[in-house]
Amino acid sequence: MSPEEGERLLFPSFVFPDSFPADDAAPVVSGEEQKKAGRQRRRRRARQAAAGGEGGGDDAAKKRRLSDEQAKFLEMSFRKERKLETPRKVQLAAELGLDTKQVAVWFQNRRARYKSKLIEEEFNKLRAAHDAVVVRNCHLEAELLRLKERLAETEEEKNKAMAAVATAGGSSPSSSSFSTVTAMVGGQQFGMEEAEADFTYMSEYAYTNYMMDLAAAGGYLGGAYDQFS
DNA sequence: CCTAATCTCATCAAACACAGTTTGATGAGCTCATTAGG
Repeated sequence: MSPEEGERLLFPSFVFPDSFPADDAAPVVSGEEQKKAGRQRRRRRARQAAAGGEGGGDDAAKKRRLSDEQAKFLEMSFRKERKLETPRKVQLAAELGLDTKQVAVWFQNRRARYKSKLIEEEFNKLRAAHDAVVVRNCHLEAELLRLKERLAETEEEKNKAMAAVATAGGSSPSSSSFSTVTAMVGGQQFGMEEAEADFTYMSEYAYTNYMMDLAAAGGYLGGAYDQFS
């Protein structure tokens, strides 16, 4: 679309909608409806005039359909140039044996229909993009839910572990069947091997480090989330 | 400025092919369309 064309599009009649306040007594009819009714009246009058006039107007009123050749030629011209300069229009009309008016009308209609097709395509693209975003949003929400569940599980295991440490006290079960405390987040595993999981022998320093790892694992949730955005 | 030519937009109706779509044609434009030339 050329800049002038785009600019002209900014000036359809709806830019300045009817601003006259409706008469209180009159039924409330929108400006758009009034316009439409006016058009229909005019058309009816025109039709009646045509029908009531001399009978000789029949053939002239008949719609002349363009031949395939003519349509093809016009189509080719349209691909080259969306608008015709007057000399080109006259030339084209002469070549095709048509009125210049017919050529002009054909181009006007072609432009209008081309534009509405473009709008429709644009609409379909936007709708597809919108649908894709909705689907992705669903996936992200599901993923977020999973991550939250995993975090809750990890928290629970952490609490169990701490409780176990507290109850174990001084007595040292020599062979602990203590379950491994792990957190799988973002494909990384945080935790300790089964053999290392005996908290009885874990120094306070090691324990603190372990807890910090777990906390970091929680912090990684953000990173795991990011990969979907 | 004035005017003629031209544009977009909405709409109609014939044509085509069998109910709905395509397409040629028309009229309005409302703080009365815009643009270009005289």
